[in-house]
Amino acid sequence: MTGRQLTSFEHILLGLVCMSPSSGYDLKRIFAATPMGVYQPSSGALYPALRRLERSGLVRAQTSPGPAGESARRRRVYEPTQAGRAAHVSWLRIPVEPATVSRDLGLHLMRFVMMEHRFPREEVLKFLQNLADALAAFIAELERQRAGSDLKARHPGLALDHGLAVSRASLQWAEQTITALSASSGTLPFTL
Amino acid sequence: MTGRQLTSFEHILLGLVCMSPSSGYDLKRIFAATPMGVYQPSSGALYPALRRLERSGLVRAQTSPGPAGESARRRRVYEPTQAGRAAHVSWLRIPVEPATVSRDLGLHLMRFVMMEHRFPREEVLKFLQNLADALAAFIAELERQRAGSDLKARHPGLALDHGLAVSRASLQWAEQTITALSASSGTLPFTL
DNA sequence: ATCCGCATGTAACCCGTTACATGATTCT
DNA sequence: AGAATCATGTAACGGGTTACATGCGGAT
Repeated sequence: MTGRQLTSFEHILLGLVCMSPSSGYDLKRIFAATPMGVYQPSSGALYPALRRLERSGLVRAQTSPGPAGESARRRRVYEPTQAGRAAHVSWLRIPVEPATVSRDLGLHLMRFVMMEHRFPREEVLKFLQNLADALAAFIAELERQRAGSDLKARHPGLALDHGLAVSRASLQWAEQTITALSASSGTLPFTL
Repeated sequence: MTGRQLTSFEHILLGLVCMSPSSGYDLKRIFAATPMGVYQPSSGALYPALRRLERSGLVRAQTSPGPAGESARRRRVYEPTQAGRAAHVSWLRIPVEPATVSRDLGLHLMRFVMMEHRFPREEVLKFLQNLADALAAFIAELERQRAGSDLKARHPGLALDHGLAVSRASLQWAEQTITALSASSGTLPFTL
């Protein structure tokens, strides 16, 4: 169908376009303004990636229906196709792998954000539980490594402690968020 | 002199070679075995990188002085040159940038590990304080963003809370490590 | 009239991944 | 002898960074 599988960057772009149709420049500003501004995509990465998504049939572009009362400035506004929305939802549903949960934490957080208003609360909670389980497994693995390490050098052990500390913080966040979302009035407003 | 500046990967390889002369295969095993095994360099990345370091005059290779009583197997054992050691120490001394501290945390941790037995305790403590300050600034920036965010959507705010939680854990680790290293008998054995 | 911001794009370069190739040595 | 491991390397491919190019629109 769509050919090869997408890169993380392409998945994120597709997700942003699914959240609201945007031009390349819009996406640039989104990256600059939002908390994920740690990564600033260059033009040489952004525009070719959008073209790839277009060639794959996941997004389509409409030329220059300006943002508001703007006159016809040359801009390509991308919006998802049916296949694009399907691919995006499939990406959101990919389970969290314990082996790579640490490396991909940023990706998972981004997926969590994009699940809002698209997935029912139940499925979001399932995702968070999956994330929490993967983090717990990763933490157990780190603890196993710390136990079996020689104490000749201190710094490696201390660095391992750092990994443990931040992983435990992530796990705690996941558990707290599960509680918070469970308690919130989602589909049951004012049911006591 | 050495030409262009090194990539992070090359700096790490150089640091490992500075810690103990190693062949490419040795380095592969180090990546596989140690806690930094989250990243597994491929042959196509590892060997060219070592060649680049060699061409830059930062490391030199000796052919096949086997690890112990091994017979002459074809292996290229790399060791740092004077310029290599200097470049490595310069890399260890690069200050922590608050703007990129989150993205580069892994690098900083690796630098911390490689400082052991090379830097006096005083300088390690200075590095950790620099790291803590940068983390504090980053946390303040996140808090500022959270305060100025609209509450229409919950998930972005929750994702921001995750960033705050892990950053605070990092900061706490840095402070605790400062305390632990300060209290330890470093250059003053049995003074009291 | 000019400069700045909007908006998209291209080309050279570098580097990592994947996959394959090669040969020597040790194990069974 | 054959298989697995040690050990190094290369080629195709993809994609990101940097830097440059281009043109339009609004502001001074």
